[in-house]
Amino acid sequence: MSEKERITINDIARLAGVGKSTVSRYLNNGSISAKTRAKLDAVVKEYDYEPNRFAQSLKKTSSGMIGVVVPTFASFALTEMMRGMDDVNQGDFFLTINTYHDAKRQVEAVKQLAQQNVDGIVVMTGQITNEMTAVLQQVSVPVVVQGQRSRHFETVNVDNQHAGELLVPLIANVQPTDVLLLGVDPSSDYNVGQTRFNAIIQALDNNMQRLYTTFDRTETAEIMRNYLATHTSPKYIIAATDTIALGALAALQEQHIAVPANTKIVAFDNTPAAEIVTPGLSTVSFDYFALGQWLYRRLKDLSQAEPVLSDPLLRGELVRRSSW
Amino acid sequence: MSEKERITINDIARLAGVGKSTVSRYLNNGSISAKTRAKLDAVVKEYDYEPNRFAQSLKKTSSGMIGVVVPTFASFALTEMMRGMDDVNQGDFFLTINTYHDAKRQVEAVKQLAQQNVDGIVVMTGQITNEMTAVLQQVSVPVVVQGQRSRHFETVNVDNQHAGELLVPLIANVQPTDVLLLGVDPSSDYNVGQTRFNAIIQALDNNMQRLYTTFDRTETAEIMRNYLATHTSPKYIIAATDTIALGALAALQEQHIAVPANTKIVAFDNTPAAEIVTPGLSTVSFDYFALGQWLYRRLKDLSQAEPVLSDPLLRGELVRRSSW
DNA sequence: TTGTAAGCGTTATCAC
DNA sequence: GTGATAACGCTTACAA
Repeated sequence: MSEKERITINDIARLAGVGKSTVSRYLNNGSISAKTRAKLDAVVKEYDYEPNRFAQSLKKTSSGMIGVVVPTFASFALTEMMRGMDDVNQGDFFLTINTYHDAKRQVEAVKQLAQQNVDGIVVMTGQITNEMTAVLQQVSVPVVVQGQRSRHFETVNVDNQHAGELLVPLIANVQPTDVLLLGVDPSSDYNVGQTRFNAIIQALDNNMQRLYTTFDRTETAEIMRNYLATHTSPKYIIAATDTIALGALAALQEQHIAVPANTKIVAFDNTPAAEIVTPGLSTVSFDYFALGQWLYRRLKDLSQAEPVLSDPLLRGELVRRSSW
Repeated sequence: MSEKERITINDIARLAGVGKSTVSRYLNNGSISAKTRAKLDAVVKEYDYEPNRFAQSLKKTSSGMIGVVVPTFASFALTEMMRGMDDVNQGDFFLTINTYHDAKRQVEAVKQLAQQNVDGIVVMTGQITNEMTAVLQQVSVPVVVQGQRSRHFETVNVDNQHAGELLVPLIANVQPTDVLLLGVDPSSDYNVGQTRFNAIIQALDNNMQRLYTTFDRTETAEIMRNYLATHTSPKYIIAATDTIALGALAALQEQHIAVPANTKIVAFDNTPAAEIVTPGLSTVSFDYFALGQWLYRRLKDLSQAEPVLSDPLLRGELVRRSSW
């Protein structure tokens, strides 16, 4: 490992024959004579100089680093949102913490990030505990939350209520008891576990069946297997996510229950897997890439002006394939 | 947004009635009297104090931040490796930069990170340009590269050569010209585009067909569609990744070419999609979670002792499903 | 074991 | 327009 020394603002100042505060002004768009600017242009370029953000953050109010708290990386929605954020990123570094769906770790992550000099924090999670709400309100940097609506802090979300409404026509003439709702416990993710189902539950007068699963496909398959051992196969399944639907589908196919002939399935998210699986999965598509763009832009807005609490919602659309 | 002030080491010192260097020693496991320790335990706990890593890194040699350069988030291998790194993480923050498979951005990312006070950099990429090699050797912090072997820097990889050998028995009595190799251009990822095929190419005396694709499923499907328009369907397809295989499969099924009856397919990676698709995809499975653990541990080792250039390889195993 | 003082790389203040 | 100088929050001699 060669010992190339890190180059500092002092080096640049010395090499250009100017004071270091002049270099700082140069870097921060202060007023500079054309001559000095030219000299600095050359030196900075030659030595590939980049200011150290850690040092900058000590004195500056901004550090160019944004904390991102995610519940998992292994999710289409998540990676698309990250891509969206990257797409509109104006040179910030992302300090990403994966909490693996653990509420305690989420709180810790936010606390830790807040103590560093990050310019803001993006929290992706459907799981907002009371402790989390309290912490989010104490934090002194801008925060935007995705995955859960709230009056207490800034949020950006897909319109889960509307997404559920998109499915209501499908169940217009259906016997409510023939429908099985498959989703996570609302207490672990209210938006996904409940909001997506609101309109459906109402349309069915709450007479459908309901089964709680996890976000994991394999675990969901096991839960569905157990269900099928003691129940007749449902005619209609509405799953809170594609991944959950895929787990259910696996269990059904093991029992040679034909989809959609015997059981129809529809879900939410439109992940790539929905296109790959046989039969193709009908599902509500959300533009998570755009949502990621919103997230980043909203966070940057918050740093500029005085925050006005907002809660934009991004609408999805139903993609019909063969499963329903 | 409430204006809770960030709490500093000075506050803690004042509140505990000690000097700030004493607090520093306390935090860094220096010698402290039992009495002082007790006092600080209380104060630190009460105020939830966490030292600011940005400030720490200025004077300290370490910052508790590790740079991670990734080519994409939307990859099973990637997310598993991240999970592995998290699993053995000893309290470091990950500064993650997504380069979207862009060689230029990769170089920039490494340069930028090196200029910050990160304790080390993990680079995940199959694409090592000459410029990248040069930059990696100049960097003054430990670097571990995954995705490409090299004599010039530290690497950790799956054993792609061996993985290819695992497939040789499958093609023992096969007409070489009946085989189609589907993978990315070796110049964009030598490991995946070439090394995985080495043993197979040799076994077939280089008489098989070969087609270059991208890492994208949809794009690969299009490429395969074009191929099928001008060629008879191959009897055997060996794809460099599951995603590529899935793209090919889509094109085959559009043409009603039965798999495995008419065309057998095998691939590498064992992503969840390989299990979901019909027919189930036979593929070489790698323990990317373990690889992630290796990556992190190796990086930490490098910070400790004098580096001895190493290049460990993790072996995969063939998972037979229905596609071959 | 403790505190004082210097300094890490940067920006903000303020004379020049 | 420029360059000393004092912070920022922390660690590390060094002296007590």
